[in-house]
Amino acid sequence: MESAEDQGLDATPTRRAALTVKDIARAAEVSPMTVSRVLSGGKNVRPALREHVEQVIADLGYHRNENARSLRPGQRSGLVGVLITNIGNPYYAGVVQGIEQVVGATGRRILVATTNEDGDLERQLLSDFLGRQVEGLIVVPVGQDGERFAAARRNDVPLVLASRTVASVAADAVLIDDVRGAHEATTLMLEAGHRRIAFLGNKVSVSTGQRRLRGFRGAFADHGSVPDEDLVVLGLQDTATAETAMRELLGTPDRPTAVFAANNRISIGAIRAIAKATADGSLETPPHLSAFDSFDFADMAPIPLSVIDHDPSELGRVAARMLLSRMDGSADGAAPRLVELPVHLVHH
Amino acid sequence: MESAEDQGLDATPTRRAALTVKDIARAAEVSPMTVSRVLSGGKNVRPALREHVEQVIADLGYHRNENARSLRPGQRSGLVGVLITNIGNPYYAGVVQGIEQVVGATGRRILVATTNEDGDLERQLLSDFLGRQVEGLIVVPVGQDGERFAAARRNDVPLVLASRTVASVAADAVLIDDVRGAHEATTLMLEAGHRRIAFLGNKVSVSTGQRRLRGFRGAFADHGSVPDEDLVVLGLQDTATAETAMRELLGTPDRPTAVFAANNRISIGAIRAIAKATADGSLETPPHLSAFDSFDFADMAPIPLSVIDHDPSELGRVAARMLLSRMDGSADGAAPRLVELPVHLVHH
DNA sequence: CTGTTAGCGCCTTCAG
DNA sequence: CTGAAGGCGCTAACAG
Repeated sequence: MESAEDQGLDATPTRRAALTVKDIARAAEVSPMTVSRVLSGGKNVRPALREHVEQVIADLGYHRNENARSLRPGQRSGLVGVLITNIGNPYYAGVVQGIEQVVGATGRRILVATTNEDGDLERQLLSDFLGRQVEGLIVVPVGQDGERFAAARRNDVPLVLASRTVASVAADAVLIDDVRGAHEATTLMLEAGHRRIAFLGNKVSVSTGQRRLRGFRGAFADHGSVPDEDLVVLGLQDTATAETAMRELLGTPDRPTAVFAANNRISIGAIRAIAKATADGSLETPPHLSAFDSFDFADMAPIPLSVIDHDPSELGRVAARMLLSRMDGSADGAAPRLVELPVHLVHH
Repeated sequence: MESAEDQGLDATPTRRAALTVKDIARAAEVSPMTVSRVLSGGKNVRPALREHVEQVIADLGYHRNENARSLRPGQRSGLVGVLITNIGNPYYAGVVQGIEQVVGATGRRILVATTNEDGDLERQLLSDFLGRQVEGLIVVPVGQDGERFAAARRNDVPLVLASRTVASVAADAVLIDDVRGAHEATTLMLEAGHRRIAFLGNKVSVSTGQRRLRGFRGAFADHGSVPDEDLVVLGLQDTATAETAMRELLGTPDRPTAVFAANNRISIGAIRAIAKATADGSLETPPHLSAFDSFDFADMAPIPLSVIDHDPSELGRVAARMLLSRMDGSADGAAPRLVELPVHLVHH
């Protein structure tokens, strides 16, 4: 093979070492300490000198190493870890947006990772975040295994659960008022005369799924009846599985006259199935759909639709504010807080 | 006020100092170096000792401080900076998802921030990221001011532009094949006999907007005609402004028979306007719409629709791979690369 | 196989 | 107002 001598003296890819305070000090002919002072606001530095140093910093393009800085005792890392099940989901993207907005305004930055609904990965990423000295964590938890959060608790890193809870973890949490939303929407369908109401739900290990199902059943109970269990479908993962489930329900002789879809992915799948069945003539009157979570175009859906709407970025903002209050000590000693954000029923 | 003595000895919020290798070393009755070796895989450590140390680490819930670790020369921070104009936009959420997938697989994590289309904020965040020692940057740039990236270049931090370019910046870039996509969609409309075709575009300072407009005009030129400039509307920001613009176009006596919408937000606004006009009877035959970018439910839109579809997460993955190739030196010395990802025309 | 020394970039403490 | 010393957590390089 060719010699490596043209590429430099060592085998590792040539990468200029980052500038340090020393480099600036040398170039500005001052001590590193003076540079440090300038970086921290220039207090106690002769104005002329300060400007000179600032000029050198700008000329050389120096940036203070925040990692080294945060090494000193008492210094914060300025990092918040955000663990989401799937950023590709527009709903969680909104949550992240809200978190970033509030956290970013404090000058802190967010580390974002996706668990992909994988519990082992969640544990691993939490550990990674702790190693990176995050000051706090906002997590959309994968399942119900509270053990995964033990490390964070032991390290005194504040934790806020977002959108879902974990029964065994006593931490601040921000949820949507799932139970009420599902209850209200279901009640409206019952009052409209529907009795055969299907429930299309996701995995029961997800707390939102449980809570929405509870609201659904609660509405029936309060109405003095019970749902037809044959119409309760759980474990749906995405639009495709939801569409299949809906199609199968529509194919039964005693098809539902109304449907409750437990989240936006499920709603979209259900609407596809209903619209297709209507289009190919196999279905005359489409069932009424009540859909948890909104989505682009909910207002133009081709079937009668009630949406249980709520604002994901607001959820993110609230979660971030709760976290910050733990980080700055202003909520010290307070018991775990649970916020349930309101939902809005919208009829299209 | 009550005395603070119950809360600890100092005024700052009580926060246990993080565990260090020394703590583990003391507890395991070994030297810090042995702990370090165990943390790095346990090479050259007596198996029994290694297990003992690992046990102590697990018992105490210790996590190696990655920031301190990366302080040593030659060590990487394991951080990649991602700057997005708006994570709330499902399209960019998909891009972030793709980036995270590829970057995360290398054990690195992403710092994510939103520029909100603000150039000053972009500069500030880039500087912040450099201070946090990111190994690389993936940026959806705000405008055309290449100066903002000078600091990154000077610090030898690899940069990949995603989704948009900046003319004055010679960096790797991943774009959608905007020109071709717009050209093809427009050509189809022309071939279908449409002549009065409106163009609903975003800000021209955004390179995608320029490129899509170029494809639109190019298709007319190749067809031997020119678009009606009265039907070219630029500067649309969101669904609301797009809906207004579309409504106004529909209100003109010589309304367009077809519409090109330059992105998904604009498409949704346009569809709303068209659907409303159809519903209230003020419009008999809706114009054909060609929409750049897809969105939930494009397949169920209430009007004739062609979508110029492409995969945001693929764009993210490609951008991340390009960045990694610069970071690990495998693309050392290569000229800036431009990848244009294919689009797919889909008719609904 | 294990331990000691030294220094990464920065800033608090203390001298001047 | 400015500078020198020391140490944050970690790990190469070098003893032993």
